[in-house]
Amino acid sequence: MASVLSRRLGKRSLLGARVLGPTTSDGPSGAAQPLEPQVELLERAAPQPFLTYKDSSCQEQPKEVLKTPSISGLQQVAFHPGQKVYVWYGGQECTGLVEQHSGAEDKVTVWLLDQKLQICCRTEEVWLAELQGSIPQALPTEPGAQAQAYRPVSRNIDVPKRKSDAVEMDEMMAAMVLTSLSCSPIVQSPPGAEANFSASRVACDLWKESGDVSDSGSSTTSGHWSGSSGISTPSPPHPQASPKYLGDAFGSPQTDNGFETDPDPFLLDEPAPRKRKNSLKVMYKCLWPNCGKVLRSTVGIKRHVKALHLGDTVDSDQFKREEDFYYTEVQMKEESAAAAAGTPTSGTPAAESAATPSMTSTPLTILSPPPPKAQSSGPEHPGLESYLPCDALSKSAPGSFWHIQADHAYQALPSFQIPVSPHIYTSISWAAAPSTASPLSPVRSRSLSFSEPQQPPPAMKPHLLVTSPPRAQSSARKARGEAKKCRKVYGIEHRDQWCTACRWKKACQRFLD
DNA sequence: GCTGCCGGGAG
DNA sequence: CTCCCGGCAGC
Repeated sequence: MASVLSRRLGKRSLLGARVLGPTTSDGPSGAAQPLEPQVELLERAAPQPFLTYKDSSCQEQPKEVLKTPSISGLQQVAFHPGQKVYVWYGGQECTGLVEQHSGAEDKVTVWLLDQKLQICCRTEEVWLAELQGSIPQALPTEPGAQAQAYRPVSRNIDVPKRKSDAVEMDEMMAAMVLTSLSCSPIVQSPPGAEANFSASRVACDLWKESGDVSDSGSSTTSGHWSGSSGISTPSPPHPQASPKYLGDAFGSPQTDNGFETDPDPFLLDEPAPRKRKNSLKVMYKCLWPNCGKVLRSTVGIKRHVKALHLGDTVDSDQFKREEDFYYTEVQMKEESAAAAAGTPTSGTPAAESAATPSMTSTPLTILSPPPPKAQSSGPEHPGLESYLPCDALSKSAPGSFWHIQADHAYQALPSFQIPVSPHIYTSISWAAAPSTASPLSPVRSRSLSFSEPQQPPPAMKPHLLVTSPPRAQSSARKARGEAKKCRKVYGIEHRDQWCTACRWKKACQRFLD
């Protein structure tokens, strides 16, 4: 008993440990991972909290946050009167001329051309116009509109000062935050869900890996995980939550087709969402040869690809995913986008045009939100392969697992280990014993049973023997069971392995007839 | 004789 | 209750 308990506890704790362990380090697939370092970075790189900008004479903080880092060194040195610079003022980036640069106070007086104003700000809040070009992703070619496009975004996000070595983390972080904050409405819910799902997936993977599954009880972990653990327990991970999203999110990473790798595009995309806020509109361009159709929504573009190029094969798994690879995210100015929207086609409500992307055309598809329920297929899609089996596992394996445990609860079985699929075991033992050995050779069956001692799953009836229903015997005595009983299985020598009933000469509880 | 297990007794 | 065992009956 105690041993059983301890075994159980052991399993549980072990499982918990495994689930938890990777959770923190591995994180919900990249969600947590960047977070931790991020915090560090924040503390290290920005010793002064972001709030401190309040005491700044001007209110141009955000940009500083974004820009300064990479070039602060440069610009801190040189601000000459008359120099053209950009500052963040009144919610937008403004062009201005340097009036005066007080190196001692680290202040720069700037004459704003647009506002006809003179303002004073800290040097790191001002950046040289020439430098704009040198800042790859963040810097708009056209200061005005595009700067606006992303600055407001950055405003909402605490993007820490960048250190060269921190760029990766930053981008990851920023990408994630941005995904959740801005972008198309469809994308908005997912991030949370995604985190959860990936989390659950991790959990599942872990389970798979360990070949063991805990019962729901063990799944009480931290808040973040509780959701996923809820999911990952017997019940399937709510596929309906956002099926397609799942498909996309999980699908890509594990594609072995060598298509796209999820995380990378995600990172690469980072700069894009930042700028997209106002004047830039994200469109999706069909990459199919000679097509170049541009649609406004992923749904649209997917539908387009599917319908026109892939042939709408009733969202077969394959196509369902392929379509993702036939379009790309494109950013264009609002106006052109709007103009483009004027020419709808092929039933898609979205806009279509050969609009000229004014900005980046991200090489890979962005993590695109699933088209609404329409595609019921979401859940069954490839991306879900991973968690489906996992789910299956969590359902079947644990089920039998506990079942067995329950039935063996009263026994002390030294090396109690349930293989991933007890059924294999059991079917073997069941098949072997009754069919091969003559029922009268206890020795043989015994040795056999010892090789794989405790596996006969109680609930499983021996399929080889069909017992005719016992005719009502004179006495109510139960017809003799045909199945193996503990005594037969374990032998008298190992009576301690019998089920209690057997030990007490009662009807066997383990091998029910 | 071996086995499964009912019925009953002891603690 | 749990644990044990006498004893019956099927094989």
